Amino acid sequence: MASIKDVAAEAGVSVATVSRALNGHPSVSPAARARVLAAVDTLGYRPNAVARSLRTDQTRTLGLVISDVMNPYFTELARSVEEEARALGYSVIIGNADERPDLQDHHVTTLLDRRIDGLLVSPTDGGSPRMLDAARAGTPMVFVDRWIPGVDVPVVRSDGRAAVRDLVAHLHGLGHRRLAIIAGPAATTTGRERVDAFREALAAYGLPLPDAYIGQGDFQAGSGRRVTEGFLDLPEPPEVVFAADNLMALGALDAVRARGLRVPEDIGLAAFDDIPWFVHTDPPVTAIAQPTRDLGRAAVRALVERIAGRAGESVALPARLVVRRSCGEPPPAGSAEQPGEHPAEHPPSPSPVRRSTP
Amino acid sequence: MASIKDVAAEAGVSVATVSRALNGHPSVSPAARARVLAAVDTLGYRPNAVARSLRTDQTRTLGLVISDVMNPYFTELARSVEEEARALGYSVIIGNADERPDLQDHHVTTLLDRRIDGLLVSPTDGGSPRMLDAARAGTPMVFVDRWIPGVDVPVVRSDGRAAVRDLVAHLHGLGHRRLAIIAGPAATTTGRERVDAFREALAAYGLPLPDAYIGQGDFQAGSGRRVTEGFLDLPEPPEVVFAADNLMALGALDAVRARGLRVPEDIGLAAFDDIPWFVHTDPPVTAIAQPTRDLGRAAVRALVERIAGRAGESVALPARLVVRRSCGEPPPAGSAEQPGEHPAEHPPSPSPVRRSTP
DNA sequence: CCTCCTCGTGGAATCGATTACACGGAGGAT
DNA sequence: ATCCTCCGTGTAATCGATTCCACGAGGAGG
Repeated sequence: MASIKDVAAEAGVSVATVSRALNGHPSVSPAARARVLAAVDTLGYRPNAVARSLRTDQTRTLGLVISDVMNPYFTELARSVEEEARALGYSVIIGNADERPDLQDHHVTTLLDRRIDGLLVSPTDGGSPRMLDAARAGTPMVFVDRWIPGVDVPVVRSDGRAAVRDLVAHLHGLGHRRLAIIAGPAATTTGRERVDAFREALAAYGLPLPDAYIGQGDFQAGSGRRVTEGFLDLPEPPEVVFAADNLMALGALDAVRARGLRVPEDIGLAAFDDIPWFVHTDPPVTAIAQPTRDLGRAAVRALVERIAGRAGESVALPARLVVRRSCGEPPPAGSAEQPGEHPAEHPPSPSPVRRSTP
Repeated sequence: MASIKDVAAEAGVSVATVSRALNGHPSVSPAARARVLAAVDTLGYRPNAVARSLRTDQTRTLGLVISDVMNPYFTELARSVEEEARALGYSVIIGNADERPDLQDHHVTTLLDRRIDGLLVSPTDGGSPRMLDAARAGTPMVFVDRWIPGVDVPVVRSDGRAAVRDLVAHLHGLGHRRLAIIAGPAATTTGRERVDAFREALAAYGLPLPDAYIGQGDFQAGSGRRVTEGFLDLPEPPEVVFAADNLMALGALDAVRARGLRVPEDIGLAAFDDIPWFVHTDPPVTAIAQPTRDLGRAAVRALVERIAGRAGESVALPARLVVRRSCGEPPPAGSAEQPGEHPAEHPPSPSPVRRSTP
């Protein structure tokens, strides 16, 4: 592979001139520039990014460590991150942690070894020493979706509180009173927050959230299945199960179906994270949709700010409820909502979206 | 960030000794090694992969350019590729081409600029000049899923011919005669091959594949929708639509539902590529499953062989039919299959898998 | 006791770029 | 005519590793 020396020789100039010509430096004569460009063309020369990175101490690469690639939410996030990064002249290296702290650590380490310019992380746990060290040492870093309390790093996430309130209002309006949740791992902020939001929303309606109705999941389909089986075995099973992510909802659907039961007739189902497939499941699943694209974009922008040495602000974008059929038939469109159904303290957020088929 | 010089100073040895100690070179005294290790520890030193790559001319990184990250088939492929690569001591940089040749070219270029050790590509088209040049120039390269005829590069893919025959047998057995296909882009091998296999299988039953029953898609949901609408507008619409990938099947489902029609009562649907969600759609979708994990593994192994300077063999693993309900109710398990249903020339391959819920 | 290996170590070249600094020549000002 | 400035260019240092080569010390063999 041709190097800058070969180009210099071919063009009959020094390597310095080649470098300057290629980087748009002003003081290069038009003649020299033309000869360099010609030489580049005949040799098919492409600058060696490795050498350049060594010298300039920047790789124009961002690292993204996500919790689980097989989760459509995260793949959409990854996609939008890559898109925005590309627009800003960066490449992205994705590391998939598969919800495993050891894998997360592995990726953070290799990414740091590669001297990426900045790191986007959706932490699976409290954070490995290596990650915390990097954050303290000043490596530009931004948390996406999930974060680690007490670490001074901007957080880009979506706020689901209002949407969860809307969901509970919706369920309550449908007459459901025994509501259960499949929680995410307590080590993650999203795992905890969604339970808290749910409990809070229930409290507003005077509904309890007994421990038996809090199932411990790990954001994977298998745990959704197991927890749901547990719920169904209860003497008094819940009327609706709210899964804290889409994969666990899928598992719940499995479990219900395996018992020969039907959604929503026998038990209702709702999920955090909306994904295209939820429109086509049997039945279509009521879900809380995050503004994934915007999240990815905002995260990259915040990170690039940090790389430039500026602050980089935390962002929390609101999620919104998308009502489908998995919790029971919603009242036909146009029919009046029963007044008094919502407690005065918590008026529903403006117009939860109502979608059927796209 | 501490460099090898800092470690050398701290340990009171030369950089050469540090390098040797860290790379397990035999001729380093135990005492020196211990001092180096201690210095590494106190400084939190990690070797700079960029500098190392420049010197050794290898990055221990593989590039993977896939056609579309949002397609679950490709994300599973990416995952298994990363897994196998990690086991072999490589990192993977994923580039998402989004079925766009220009994006594919962009990623191939940046990957090559980064001097990755090898490239895994699932080409969206006939191949950009840059990619073909790289292949000719001897960059270790392997095609996955799709390939480019006439280029001397190993291909790792799955062979769907037998499964497509099984599918047609299944449809024919259900009494369907008017079968249509939503094809992938003609620029891709998978786009062409699946149509050919389908046509061939139909021919074995004396069934035609009129041009009106071949819809041109692009492996994205939108095209599946459009093509299906076209089919439904036909004076004599097909009884079953076979989508050449899972996204187009999703689009077809949309289109059918938008007309207020039902699957399989009004029209049947089958898809190439099986994905977890097909179990949960309404109805569950009959699909042809590829051994995605094995494909990813085989591809990485072939590529690593090439990097080592060896041949690296092409692989074609068989896909298999998974029957669900989207083409009509399969005969109840245990009931005799109607003899004479299958033409003698093409006995069905051994036992297509029959699955309901996992 | 001298010579020759072997072993551990350090010095320095090297990979391919960027960039500070020096230098020569042209042109303008005095 | 002389001097200064500015422009285009080249030389060489540098980034952080790896690795060839040389060197000194110590041990073995004659």
